[in-house]
Amino acid sequence: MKVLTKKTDYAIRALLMLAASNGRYLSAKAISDEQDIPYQFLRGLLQELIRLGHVVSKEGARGGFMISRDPDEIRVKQLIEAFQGKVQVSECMFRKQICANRAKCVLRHEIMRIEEVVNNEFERITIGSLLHNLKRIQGQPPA
Amino acid sequence: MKVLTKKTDYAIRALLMLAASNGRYLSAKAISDEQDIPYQFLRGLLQELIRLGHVVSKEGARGGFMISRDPDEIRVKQLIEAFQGKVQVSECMFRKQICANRAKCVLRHEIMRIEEVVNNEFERITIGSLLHNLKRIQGQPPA
DNA sequence: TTATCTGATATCAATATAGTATCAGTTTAT
DNA sequence: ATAAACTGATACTATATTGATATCAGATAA
Repeated sequence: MKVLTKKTDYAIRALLMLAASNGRYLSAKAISDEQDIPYQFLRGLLQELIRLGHVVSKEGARGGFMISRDPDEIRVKQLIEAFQGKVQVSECMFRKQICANRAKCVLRHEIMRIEEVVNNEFERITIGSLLHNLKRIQGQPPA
Repeated sequence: MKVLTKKTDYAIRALLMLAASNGRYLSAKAISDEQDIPYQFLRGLLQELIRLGHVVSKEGARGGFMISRDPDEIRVKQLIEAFQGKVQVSECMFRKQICANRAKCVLRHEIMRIEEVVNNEFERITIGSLLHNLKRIQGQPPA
């Protein structure tokens, strides 16, 4: 079970960098170089972030991307759901009728609880809170 | 993010059925029919459960599979790890050096906490505990 | 008027997941 | 002894997801 795909991971790192660049446009190239994210992959990702309303862009030379939303209101949960879909038990759970199978139903009950905890945690974590932590450790030697 | 793949789901259901059949061998066919699991897929799965030591088999007519371990000691966490790999942040986390990237490191810290919670929960849930719940609700109308 | 950018697509490769098919060999029951 | 009911072991296929690359058009700044 992989909690974050590379895409989500890239998105978080790109947003953190954008959130930290107060008011300046950053080019995809700059983000790609700094965060070591494949350039064309990042381009597509940034387009998605625009569609999600987290980012705006400016075309042409000296153009680039800027964060367009309070970092405290960009939740990791939103990003996971956008790029990986909702946290769910197993794919059929919400399509087939619930409890078609007794055993599955028993398991479901337990897992729903775990899902809720995970969702609450990811809802709590925002780009803003991550940035805060990042600034807090800045200046310390790498672990 | 999908918590359980079909394979893990099938494994849990098959083991629950085996755990409930005190001392009798159940054929792959019987399990397949009852739990609605594709027959050949289940065959392979049962072989894996043998290799994992959860199940033993008997060949020939009237043969089949029997659980070979106390259901309370078969943890859902084990099954998830066997069929889906360890719960992890992102695939590179434990391969590349930790904190090669500051931002990732900040995120990692948060996610490690979540992972721990999830792991503890899945460690707590066993085939035995699920079976117990299953028996408790048996007789009640389907939800 | 060229270099530096984004917008929009199209394509591709690798991997994981889910499912199917087949043949050999074992055991039970008749 | 032999047919039916089983498992052991593989090989194969289909599909979806993930990750990555390439290309062309158009906007903007110096």
